[in-house]
Amino acid sequence: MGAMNEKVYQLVDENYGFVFEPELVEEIARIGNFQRIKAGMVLMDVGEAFVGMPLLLSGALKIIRENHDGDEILLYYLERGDTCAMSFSCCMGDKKSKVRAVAEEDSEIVMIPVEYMDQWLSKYGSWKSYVFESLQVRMDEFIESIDSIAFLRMDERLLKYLRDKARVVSDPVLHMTHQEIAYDLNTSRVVVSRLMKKLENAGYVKAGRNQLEVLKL
DNA sequence: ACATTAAGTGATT
DNA sequence: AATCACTTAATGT
Repeated sequence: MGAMNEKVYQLVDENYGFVFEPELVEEIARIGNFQRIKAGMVLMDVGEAFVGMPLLLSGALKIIRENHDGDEILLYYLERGDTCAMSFSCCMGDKKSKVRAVAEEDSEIVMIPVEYMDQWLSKYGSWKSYVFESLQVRMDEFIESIDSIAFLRMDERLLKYLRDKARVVSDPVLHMTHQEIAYDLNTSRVVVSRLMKKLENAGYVKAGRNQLEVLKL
């Protein structure tokens, strides 16, 4: 095993060693496609065919839904140990992605080719459990996203967004503009600015230009 | 000093 | 909550 594979093996073992049996960890490290993704890079875009299933080793990806008019809205984040359930259903059905995946920060993933995703289901019990559990967790995330969009007022959505964001980058200080936040929430910058002012007055955040700190996590 | 970009605000729908 | 129109503030050249 080369130096590169050894490193990938360690990463996989660190993040998935407690979920997968040793043989599977070894196989993932051997056949998986290790990739480093720079922050902001688009890993998958709407309409693209899936090549495999990404397992997050470090960093975070944000999953965005985009409609035909180019309006977009943040669905949820993928963090280490997570995988994209969407990719599973899509790969199995040979469908195209309905979402966009963008690296929220510098991330490392290992991509599992389609062929293996299928054959491992019968070969490894831990793989099967993991896939089904991921599907379930992601389904819960979906419901949460829908609740957030449908039932929460914009100010609550904003606060939830800021807290989620602070969590995935593991830093209460966020470097972003009101406009960028507005894109993720599919609202206008003016609305974000107004609500941000309210949150600031209520002591939830401390805001500055291009920067804000989430105070009550 | 000037241009550009981010953020704040009143008024209207 | 969205949009417009405008102001103010911060930052880059």
